[in-house]
Amino acid sequence: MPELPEVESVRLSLLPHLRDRAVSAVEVRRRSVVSVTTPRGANRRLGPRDPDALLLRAARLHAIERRGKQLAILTGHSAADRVLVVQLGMSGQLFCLPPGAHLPNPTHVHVVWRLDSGARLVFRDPRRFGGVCALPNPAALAARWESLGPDALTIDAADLQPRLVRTKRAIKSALLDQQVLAGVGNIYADESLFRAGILPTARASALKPPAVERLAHAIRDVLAQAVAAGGSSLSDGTYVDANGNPGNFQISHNVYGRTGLPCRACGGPLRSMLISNRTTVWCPGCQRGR
DNA sequence: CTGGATGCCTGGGAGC
DNA sequence: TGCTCCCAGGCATCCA
Repeated sequence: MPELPEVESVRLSLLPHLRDRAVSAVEVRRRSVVSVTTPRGANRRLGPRDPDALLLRAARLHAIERRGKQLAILTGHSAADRVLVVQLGMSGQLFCLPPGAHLPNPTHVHVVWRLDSGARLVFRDPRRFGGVCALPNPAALAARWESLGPDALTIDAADLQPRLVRTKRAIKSALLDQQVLAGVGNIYADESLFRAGILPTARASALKPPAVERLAHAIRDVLAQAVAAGGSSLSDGTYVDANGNPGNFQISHNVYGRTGLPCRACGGPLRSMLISNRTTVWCPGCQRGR
């Protein structure tokens, strides 16, 4: 399940394939996964008559940026340069096929971009929680990303504290809220709280400054280590980078997916509960309120 | 306004 | 073995 480290791994592995390449053709196999943001900021589904240019046909790819779990493919910085936002959702994959290679798993492939290098960029998403959004220009991207919280990879206590003070929710719920902090999902929320020694049920607004400091540090650390490991690939096998390679941070998980197993720190059994309908795993011995 | 619940969607695993 | 059921979860949307 792509969270920030997986999305960043996709971005880094995609970059050499896309940089300065032009898009020669676009094939949309399932329009329902593609939305279009109008210059006025309204959103609609891609229509059958919409030109391929919305999905960057004939454009030259310039850069790939990331905020939280969202990727943006930029075609330049001028006010007329289109942008494509890709959200991987639960099971989304964005990968590159070398020239002449056949599509290894054609089911659930929704969009294919042919590049002037002969390579193809593929968006595949079995569960369809992800999608592609065509934006008219960089300003529309800025507007879209304005609603996201700061990127979790570089979060510090000074940014995090005022955002937590505002909400009485459980800290676990607050961490999953992309408007509070962008990039953390269920795996890295649990891993971060474990590292910081904070109970997932603790009220966000009740965390004392030292706890917020530990938490910000834990989030940055765990995300950076996960990026370095190429992300987490689970047994469902959906997460791979742009070259089709899985990550290996899952072997370093301390709590996620380890309900009932002994804590790697204190040896006590890990427990799980539902918070905001998300399975939450924690160590009663190592994690305390505040 | 806040925050909880729900639905979307498929594949994989458990249980029978 | 094959069938059914349940679960995974990001995010939009609805509701109290």
